[in-house]
Amino acid sequence: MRKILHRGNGAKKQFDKEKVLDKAMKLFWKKGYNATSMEDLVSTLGINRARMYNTFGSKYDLFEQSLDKYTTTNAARIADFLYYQLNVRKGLQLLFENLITEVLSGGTSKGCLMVNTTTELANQNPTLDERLKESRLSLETVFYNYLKHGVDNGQISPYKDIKTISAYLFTLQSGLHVNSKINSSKEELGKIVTAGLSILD
Amino acid sequence: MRKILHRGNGAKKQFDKEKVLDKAMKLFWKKGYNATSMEDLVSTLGINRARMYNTFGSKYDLFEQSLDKYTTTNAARIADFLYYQLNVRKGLQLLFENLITEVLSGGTSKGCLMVNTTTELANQNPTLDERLKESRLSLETVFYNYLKHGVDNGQISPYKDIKTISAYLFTLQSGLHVNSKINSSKEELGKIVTAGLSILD
DNA sequence: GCTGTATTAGAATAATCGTTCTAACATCCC
DNA sequence: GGGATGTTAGAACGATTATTCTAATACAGC
Repeated sequence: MRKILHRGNGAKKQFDKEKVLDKAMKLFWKKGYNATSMEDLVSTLGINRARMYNTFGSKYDLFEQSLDKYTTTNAARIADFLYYQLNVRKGLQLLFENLITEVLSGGTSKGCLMVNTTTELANQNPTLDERLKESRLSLETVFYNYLKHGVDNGQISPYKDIKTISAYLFTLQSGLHVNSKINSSKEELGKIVTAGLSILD
Repeated sequence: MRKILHRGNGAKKQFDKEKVLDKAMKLFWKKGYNATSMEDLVSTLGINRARMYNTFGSKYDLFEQSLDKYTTTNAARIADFLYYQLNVRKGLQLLFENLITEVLSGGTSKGCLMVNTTTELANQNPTLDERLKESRLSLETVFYNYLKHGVDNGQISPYKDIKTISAYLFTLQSGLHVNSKINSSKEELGKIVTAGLSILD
């Protein structure tokens, strides 16, 4: 019996593509697209230069794949977290507080790769713009579904415009990520979250 | 009688430094620090390369001066605008709506130079971090004074924590600037503003 | 017209950029 | 061992980067 066959029958390491992509993502996240050089990537990813180009294409291609991984993982994780939070207001409060804690851990904040990418690269490449827009909508939808759930079980007033509120929550989240880079007080940021979520009352 | 003397008595054009700095600011604002090359600057500023270095120092020096000009002008303009808005809620609503209109005019949004700089360059250079923090505090103070004015004349409840609200307004503003780059619907952004300002009620 | 300064266009420099190429080595299946 | 593929380190490439330098020109006051 062959093992996997039809391609690659004489290989060595067969490195873990996902792990490497993860490292790339974290580097782009930390430094931004333009400030990350191929030299940086080569020395960080742990694979050879040629391997990088063969596997991921150009620097920009690698960046797009990193961004995809980030946005997909991110939206899924948020949806997952909220799924287990039965109280909508508390759930959102916890979500944003966790976001702050995470982003502040490890000394300095990297913010959010999607926010960073938006401010650095939006309106330059239609394909990327489309991706960013989709990511935004996908996150807004997560918020919307959660709010809808809150309306359905009476936790949120049915008179609230939850479509707008979900867009607002995305905006608030973006602002918090920016703010976390120049305001490292967890307490202050926490108060901002509480204030920002009071629109649900 | 000499004219200005003690330096430069045999000159030609004596170019307008402020105008040139303004052009540099706009270019950095549009493209970001790393993506703006000296070549770009030379062809945009309308002055010679050597002149640029003599007058402003390095590329980074020029950037810092551009950022200073931006933040100073920005805070002053906002304070000035609010000064004439007697109704606090309406004043803030108008301020944010104007911000959106401005930022969306001219096709694609440049966002906010301070927000863009924060996501691109924060936590890399202590001096710059200090500047960014100061700019944030200066803007928050503008909001605070305006809110205080609202509390004093009974437009805002004295039970509101206006210190936190001013930090929140800064966060909201940052988020709107990010959002404006990937959501060009003036209507949607306007609704977000209305929702975001409802915390004042 | 001379002197001193402001200003210019553009060459020169050294470093770094993203990308491709080369040559060697490792590992698997036959 | 032979052959194919995966992987490597690092040289090589041409383009671009930020910065400095050179040589020439423009104009003010004397």
